This record gives sequence, C-alpha cells and structure tokens, in this order.
Amino acid sequence: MAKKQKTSLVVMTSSRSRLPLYYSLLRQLDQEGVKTVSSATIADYLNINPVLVRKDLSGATHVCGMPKRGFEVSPLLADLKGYLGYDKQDEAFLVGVGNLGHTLLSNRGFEDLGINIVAGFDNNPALIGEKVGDKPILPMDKMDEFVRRMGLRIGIITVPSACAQEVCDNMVSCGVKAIWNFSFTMLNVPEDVLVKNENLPMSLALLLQQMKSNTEQ
Amino acid sequence: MAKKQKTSLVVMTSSRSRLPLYYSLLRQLDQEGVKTVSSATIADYLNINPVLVRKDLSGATHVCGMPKRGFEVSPLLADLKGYLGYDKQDEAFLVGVGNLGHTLLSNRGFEDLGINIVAGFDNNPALIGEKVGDKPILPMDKMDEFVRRMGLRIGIITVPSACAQEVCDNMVSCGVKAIWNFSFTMLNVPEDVLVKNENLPMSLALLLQQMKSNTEQ
DNA sequence: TAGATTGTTAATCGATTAACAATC
DNA sequence: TAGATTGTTAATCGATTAACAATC
Repeated sequence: MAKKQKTSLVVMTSSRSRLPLYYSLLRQLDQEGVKTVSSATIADYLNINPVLVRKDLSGATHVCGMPKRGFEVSPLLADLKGYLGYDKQDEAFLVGVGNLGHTLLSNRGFEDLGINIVAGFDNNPALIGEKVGDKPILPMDKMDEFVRRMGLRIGIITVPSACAQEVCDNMVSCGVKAIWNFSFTMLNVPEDVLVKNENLPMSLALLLQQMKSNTEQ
Repeated sequence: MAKKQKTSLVVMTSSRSRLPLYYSLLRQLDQEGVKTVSSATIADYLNINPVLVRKDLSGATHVCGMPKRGFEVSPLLADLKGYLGYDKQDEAFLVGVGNLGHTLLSNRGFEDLGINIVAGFDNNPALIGEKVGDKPILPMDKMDEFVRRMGLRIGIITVPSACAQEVCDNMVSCGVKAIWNFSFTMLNVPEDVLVKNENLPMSLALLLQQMKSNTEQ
C-alpha cells in the first residue's frame, strides 16, 4: 500500500461504524508485514482525527499505544476481532436466489467475519437441489421448518420488491430477529426485529450527492 | 402496506442519509394511492422522531405540511426527487464483471435514481463484446480512452481485492472523482477523490452486532 | 535530551428532542 | 369548538475536537 496519498471516505458517525474500518485496515497492514502503526497513520488512511482513533481503540480494546511507536498491529487486530464478534460463528439464511442471491451465496468474505449463510431458498425448480457457493438451495415451503429447527435469527431478503413484505412476514413468524433487506420495499416488522435496508442504487446516489457538493465548493 | 407494526431501522445520522429513506417510503405510499401522510406516520415507519421528519423535510423541500392533514405525497416526492438529484442523469462505469459486476449491471434500480452505468470493463475474453443488462463489456485496455472521452467521473470497483488499488489508480488518472469500492481493500486516493467502501459482509456483521446488543438488554 | 506519540479532561460543535404557539 | 398536526425556538444530548501533561 503506497503511503503518499490520503483516503477520502464518506462520512460516518459513532465508533460502531468506524471500528470495522480499523479492523479492515489493520488486517491489510498486518498482511503487509507492518508491526506497529500510529493513530495518526490510521487517521490519515480514513481521513479522520487521530484523537478519535485513539478514543475508539481505547474504548474497544485493551491494547495500549506506546509513545513514540504507536500500536502493535497484531494484538490490536485480535482484540478488535473479539470485540466485533468476528470470532463467534453466526448463521444466516437467504431467500431469493436470483442474481444478487447467487452473488451473496458465493461471497467468501462472510467466513472471515464469522458469518455462515447456511442455505438459500427459492421457488425456481431449476435451482432447487443445486448448490451455489457450496450452499444448498431449498424450496420456499421448506423454509419455515428449516429455520425453526436450526433456530436461525438472521434472514437475508434478495427477492423482488413485490414479494419482500410477504417473505419478511414469514421470516418474522419463524423467529428471525434481524433482516438484511436488499429489496426496495420498506418493510413492516414488530419492534423487536431489526431491519437493515441495503439499497445499492441509493447508496451510490448518496455518493454522487456528496461528490457534487464537493465539487461545487 | 400494513399499518399496525413499527419498523426498527438501523441507526443513521444527519438528514442526508434519511432523505433517501423518506423518498423510498413516499414513493411506495404514492404507488399505493396514498394522498397525504403525517410526519408521525413517516416517523413510525422509520422508527424516528416526527419532529426530525418535519425538520428534514422543511430543510429539503418547499412543501408545507397542513395542520390536521399532514403532507401531500406527490409534491413532496417531486421536490425530494429534485433535491436529491434523482432527476438529473449521471453516468458511471464498472470494472470487474464477475458475479457482483453482473448483478450491478443488471440492476434496474439505478435508472430510477438517474444513474446510468454505461459500460463494464473486464479482461475475460469470454465476456468482451458481450452485453450484460444491456451494457457493453469492454476490454480493460480500452478503459482509459473510453472514460476520458466520455468524461466519466464515477467508477465502480468490483474486481478481486488484490487488484483493486491498481484499478483505483487507473480510475484516478482518468479523472474519476468518486469511487464505489466493493473490494475489501482500503484504497489510497488523492484528497479530492471520494471513496465509498461497500463491504457487504461487514455491513451484515454490523447488523448482527446491533441485534446482539438488542437482545442482551 | 528532544521529539513523537499517547491517554484524558474540558471545550466545542452539531444533531436531536422538548416545549409550545399557530392553524386548519 | 376541540383536537390533530404543523413549524420554530430553546434545551438537551452526544459526539468530536482542542489542550495538555505523561512517557518512551
């Protein structure tokens, strides 16, 4: 990783959303053989204030930075991994094995964070019984029993927007407590169920808006 | 859309990130034939404070809410569309036509927000000359000339993490000012270039963390 | 030693919420 | 009219930054 340039990142608030970024960066540095890193260096990469980095890290880890040398990368990484829960195994399932469903089932990045997408559900007879990214594709009408039996708490919705609410209701009735929603539908759920909308086009639109307000100045 | 339940959404800060959600919701309501909506109803769907909704809306639109009746959906939608820039056409391009690249090129959701991904670039000879989601796939070595000629400012990185920085450097040298990065590499860019990291596994991990802290209480 | 870098306390800043008068 | 709902001003809250003493 070259050191000359600065990274401009889209704004983010609260340590909760920054800690995963520290983790990413530290893992990258670790792989490059970097042993210690200062808060200023981390801050530079992420385009934030070094004091904020130190505060975030001291709140989440037991690693103390050393004056003159900064933080040791590998213990920091280990602590952060524990704090973020990446060392614990979590199981999720996905409904809607279309384009995006395939992509997520094949994504190897979940493993590293302790997340296992155990199965995909779909109604397409051509898919049922197949495997995508080593994960079995099961028929929709098996979902209820499967999810209850395995006690799954995390559901991923990658169906077309029109049937997202129905799938969501099903998930909720099976005891799902967190839904990662890729459809464009705003879902209705009971208060104890968490929904995270991952509207990709909107996410890019947000970036464009920031870019425009940047160049206007 | 049923009205009985509340939606729990992952926290978000500043009107910038909430306005697109209002837009989504209002469009949905509009399609259902809803004519007026109160700030309390919007707030309920999004699990936020109604005062915040009114403040956000009054800052972004010229539509005044009517006491007793709330806001008219369709003028609000129109104003919001303008404010968010969804009525202006923007052009982006994508590098790395793998699984995720295919998914994004085929996604119809960008159009509605005024975003057109004009082409995908890849080195795979089997893909070059093909079309994905109606978008042409071109060889990597054509990127430079193509991007400069069209004056493209927005690049999407969907290549493996190992070559992400190289692709990024290329983009920057072609004048790209905003990068939507799906690789797991923290990119180095000059200060005037905006990077938005879309690390999908990490995004789910963040949701899990919140779910766990919810159930702990 | 001098300088780089840390961790912490206090000050600042911005965003959210509470309170309330105005209005249909 | 009474009640629902608005928009705005002031108060609160939390997050970020500034200042600075401690230390290798």
